[in-house]
Amino acid sequence: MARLPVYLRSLVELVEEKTATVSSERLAEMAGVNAAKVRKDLSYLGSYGTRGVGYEVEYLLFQMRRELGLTHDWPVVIMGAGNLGQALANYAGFTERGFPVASLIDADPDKVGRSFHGVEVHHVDDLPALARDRKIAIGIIATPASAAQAVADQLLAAGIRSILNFAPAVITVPPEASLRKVDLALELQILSFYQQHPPTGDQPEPETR
Amino acid sequence: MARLPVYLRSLVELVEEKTATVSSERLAEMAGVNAAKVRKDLSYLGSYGTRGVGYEVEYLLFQMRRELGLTHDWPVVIMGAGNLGQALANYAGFTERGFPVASLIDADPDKVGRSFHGVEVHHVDDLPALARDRKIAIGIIATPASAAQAVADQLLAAGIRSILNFAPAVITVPPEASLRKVDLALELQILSFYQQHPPTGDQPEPETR
DNA sequence: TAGTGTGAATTTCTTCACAGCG
DNA sequence: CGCTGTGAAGAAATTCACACTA
Repeated sequence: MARLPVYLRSLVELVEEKTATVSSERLAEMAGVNAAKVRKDLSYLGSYGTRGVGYEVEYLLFQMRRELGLTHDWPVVIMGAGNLGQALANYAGFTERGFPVASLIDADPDKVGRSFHGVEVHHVDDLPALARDRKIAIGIIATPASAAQAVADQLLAAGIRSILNFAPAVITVPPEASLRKVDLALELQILSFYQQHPPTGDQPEPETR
Repeated sequence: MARLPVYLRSLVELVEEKTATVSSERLAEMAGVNAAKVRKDLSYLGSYGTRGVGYEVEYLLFQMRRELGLTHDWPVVIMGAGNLGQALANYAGFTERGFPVASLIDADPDKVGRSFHGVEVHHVDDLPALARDRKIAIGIIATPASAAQAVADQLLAAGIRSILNFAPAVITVPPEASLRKVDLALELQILSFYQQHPPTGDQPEPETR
C-alpha cells in the first residue's frame, strides 16, 4: 500500500509531540484520507489497535517501520551526475529518512572522481562492485530520457532490483523488479489540465488529482 | 486523466521520428499501458481516430496539447530558495516543457535579491504583485515541511490556485484549487516495502507500484 | 462508551469483446 | 480487413455501517 509511508510520517510527528495514543480519525485527518481507509490499511498490518482507545503510537510506528523494511538504512546509488543527479545527491531528505546516497554514477570520464556535496562520482563499470560492496539495493535514474532504459538495464545487471526513475521516459523491468517513477514536468502538465478544466470538485484527494 | 501527459510524450517522440499515424496498440506499448485503455482515454478527447488506420499523430498531438492547456507557457514560481528550490530552478526540464521558472521566493532577507541559475529570488511580500504582473498560475512548494501549509496559503492568497508540493507534509487547499504532491523519500520507502515483500508479480504497472 | 475491525454496498477503474466504419 | 469506439463484464479500491470489545 502506497499510503503506509504517509501514515508513518504522521506517526513520527505524533511521537515528536509526545502523543501516546491516536484514533483512526485523527490519523486520517493528519494523512488527509478517510478514517475507514486508515483502519482498513492498518488492519492489513495486523490488529494493533485497541477498541475504545485507538492505536498506541510508538508500537504502531515500530510495526510500520518493520513492515516497510525501514529498520535499517538503504544506501542508494544515483545514476547520472548531471543537474538533477547532483541536486538529488545534495537533497538532505534522503539521508534523513534512511536513504544515504552511496555514490553518483556517470559514464563521462571528466566527472568520474569528482565529488558533489560529498558524494563521489564513480564510473558505470564500477557499479556491480559498488553495489555488492556497499550493499546498494536501490537505484535512482537521473539521466536524460534517451539513456534511461539502458541505465535501468545496468542497474538490473548489477543486481539492483528497485528503481526510482526521474527520467521522462517509460522504462520496463522484469516482474521481479520494482519500479516507481517521478516525472516533474508531468505533474505540472496535470496541473495545467486542471487549470483548463473545471477544478470545481470535492476535497481533492491528496493522493491523486 | 493523469495518463494524458504520458501519451503526449509518446506523441512527441513519434513526431520526431516522422511517424504520420499510430495505432492504439503502438501507443499503448510506448506508454506502457493496455491498448483498450488508450482508446478509452483518447475517446474522452473526442473521436480523433480513423477506423482501420489509427490516429494521425500531428492532429492528435495538437488536440492533446489543447486539452491539456499546453498551447502556451505557464510561468511557475518556486517557494523556498533552499537546496531543493535551487535545484528545481536549475532543472532544465521545466522550461523545456513549457513551465519557465519566473521567480524563486524566500522569506530570508539574505537570499532575496540573489540569483540562482539566472532566477532571481524575491521576497514573499512581493508574491501577489509578481503573480499578477507575470501571470503566474502555478506554485511549487520547496520549503521545509513545517512551512508548507503557510506557504500554500500565501500562494492561494496571491491568486495562485495550482500547487505542486515537494514538502513531505500533507497540506489542504480549498476545492477550487488543485494540488499535486511529490514526496521523494516516500517513493524510496515504497521501494523499500517491495524489497521486503514478494515483489513477484506481473508486469508492474508503470503508473503505481 | 468510544473506537476498532470488517463484512457488505458502492464507486471507480480496468479489461474484454465486438459492432461498425473507413 | 484492420482498428477504433464503446457497451458490458470484471476487478479493485473506497466507503458505509455496525457488531464487538477493551
